[in-house]
Amino acid sequence: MSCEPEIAQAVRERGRRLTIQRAKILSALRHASDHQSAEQILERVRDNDPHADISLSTVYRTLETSTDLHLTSELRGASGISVYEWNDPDTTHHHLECRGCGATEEVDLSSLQIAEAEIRERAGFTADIRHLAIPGRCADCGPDAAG
Amino acid sequence: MSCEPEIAQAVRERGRRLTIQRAKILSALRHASDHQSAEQILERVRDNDPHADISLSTVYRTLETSTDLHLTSELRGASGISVYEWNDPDTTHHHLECRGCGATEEVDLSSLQIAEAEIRERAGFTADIRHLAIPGRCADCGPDAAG
DNA sequence: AATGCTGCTGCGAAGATTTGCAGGAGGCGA
DNA sequence: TCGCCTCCTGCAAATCTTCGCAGCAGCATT
Repeated sequence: MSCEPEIAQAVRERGRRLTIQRAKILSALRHASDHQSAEQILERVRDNDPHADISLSTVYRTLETSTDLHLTSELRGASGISVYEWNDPDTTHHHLECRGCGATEEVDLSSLQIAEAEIRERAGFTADIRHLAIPGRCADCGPDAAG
Repeated sequence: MSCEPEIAQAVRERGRRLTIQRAKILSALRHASDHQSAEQILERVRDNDPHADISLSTVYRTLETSTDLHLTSELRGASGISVYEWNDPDTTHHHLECRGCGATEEVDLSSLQIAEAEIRERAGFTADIRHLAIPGRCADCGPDAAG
């Protein structure tokens, strides 16, 4: 995989060690087309390399670390299962989660950059609004009565 | 508690049954000054009424239901423990979660209403942006280098 | 290439949340 | 007020995620 040096650099640049486990986990997520659960990522690692024997704990810890490093994003949706995705630095998008049917769709929202500025100004807080899970109801389900 | 009839009405109005458990759980959360974990809510219920014998499952299920009903909000923060709070219909606020020290602060953000409109227009999705958990770094911890 | 510091991993257990099932109770209609 | 239909609850097990600890392995330095 040609992007491994890139991952290696990104990890080391930020003062963390590049271990075999991290390389494989991040590479697997990097090449996934969409968000993946911890278990799915582990499956992918094993598919890529049947010799790989990585524990699920390490997958969780790697994902936590790489999210701190802004390499990946974690989404704790309503489903109860966290999913993770690789961060494309050039693209931000947000996840709309329908409470009716559970479907998710992605959307790019320029107005959230305004919110980042507002937060910095009002609270002195540097917000990282790149991957939000936004609840609501999709067009098919229609707005609900409550609220 | 004078607000119990109000809770009762809110639950029944939305086509759900008002059970003793729901009344006690929602009343406990309603009178809490800030967000509470499921376990904390159960403790409060027991403090209010030592005879109350409610299971933790019921607390979780009640909170899920009341969140669907927009009576409460659930926040799945980075801590790994979900917290819940009563929805004041007149106030919306969002939670800023510092990745450095773990502190959370609340902020009112008018710009997110713009985002709601943008989402409706672009995706036909009715977003419910009332209680978002927004990650970032607080003023004390300062912006980090990565990203 | 060898050494040492310290972060990282695997394992197992603990903690948090969800789920299946059988029985109990809320609220509508008679 | 009585009965019935469902929804709701409690329990226990399953599932998802985190944590503590002892040993291994990056990588900076020699």
